[in-house]
Amino acid sequence: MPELPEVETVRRGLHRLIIGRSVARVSHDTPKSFPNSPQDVHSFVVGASVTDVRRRAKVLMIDLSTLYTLVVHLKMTGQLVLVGQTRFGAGHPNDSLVGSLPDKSTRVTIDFVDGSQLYFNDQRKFGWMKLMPTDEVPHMTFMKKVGPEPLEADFTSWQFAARFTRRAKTSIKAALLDQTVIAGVGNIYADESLWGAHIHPKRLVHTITAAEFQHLYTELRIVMNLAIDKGGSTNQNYVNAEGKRGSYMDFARVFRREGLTCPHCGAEIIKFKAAGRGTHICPVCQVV
DNA sequence: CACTTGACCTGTCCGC
DNA sequence: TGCGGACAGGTCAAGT
Repeated sequence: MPELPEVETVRRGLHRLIIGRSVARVSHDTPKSFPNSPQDVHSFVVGASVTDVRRRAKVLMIDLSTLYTLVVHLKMTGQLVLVGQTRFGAGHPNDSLVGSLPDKSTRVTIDFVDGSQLYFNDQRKFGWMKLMPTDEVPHMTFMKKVGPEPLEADFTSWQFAARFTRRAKTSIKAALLDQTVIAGVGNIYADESLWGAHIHPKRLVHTITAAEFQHLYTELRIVMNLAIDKGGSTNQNYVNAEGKRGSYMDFARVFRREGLTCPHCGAEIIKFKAAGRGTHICPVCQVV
């Protein structure tokens, strides 16, 4: 569920909260969630301080002063939550979605010297946190294959359309979800942007016109920028670095709104399966 | 190579 | 109340 806007929201929170903090101790459970050896953790994490928090696509990178990086993918149910002096510093306590930590979903706990803790929680264990030298991160298979960042200032609608030519015979929704085409798009913002561009998700890529690609490019950027502004979408259990919900779902036009009316034409929103995912459209505004 | 499907997990919800 | 099954969705391996 965490897509580009949610991961970016976590990045901004962590960037504000943990840079400069020094690691006192690390504990973790399964190799699946954290595959590195205790020796590596002791050598390159304990005693290190956080120097930067970066994002590429849906992947977070916590850079350490040892020139090692904790690379994190939240997949569907991952959370990175800091508990410490600043946790209740802002916002309303009712915004919080997490109880006391650690809990049964906690996979990794990083204790900082100042007494705060960073928890990596992941109910379904699809996510992971990996330690590797910072200069090796760009050489990960994922990093080499992933497409361009859709919100970068120099990313044009021409480049956007050109990325899809390789996937001419698949559906536009499957292509949007393909991380090697465009980085960071997931199920929520695929549905929202396709609604905004009046494109049916099952349309084949080669039938999409240049004007429609232009429209989709614009809608995708509008929707993702709005979602970042709203702190992301909390559909199930996404929370930011302070354990708080995002509010984009209050602004969603079709996602998870089956049976409600289309904000554009008033028709009833329907749900079906496309590209293997639950898919929401207005059957009047979006036709095959 | 392009494309689709199933596997990875756990919790929740729905019908019986 | 319990119980089985569908569903949630990001990515990769394995299939056609």
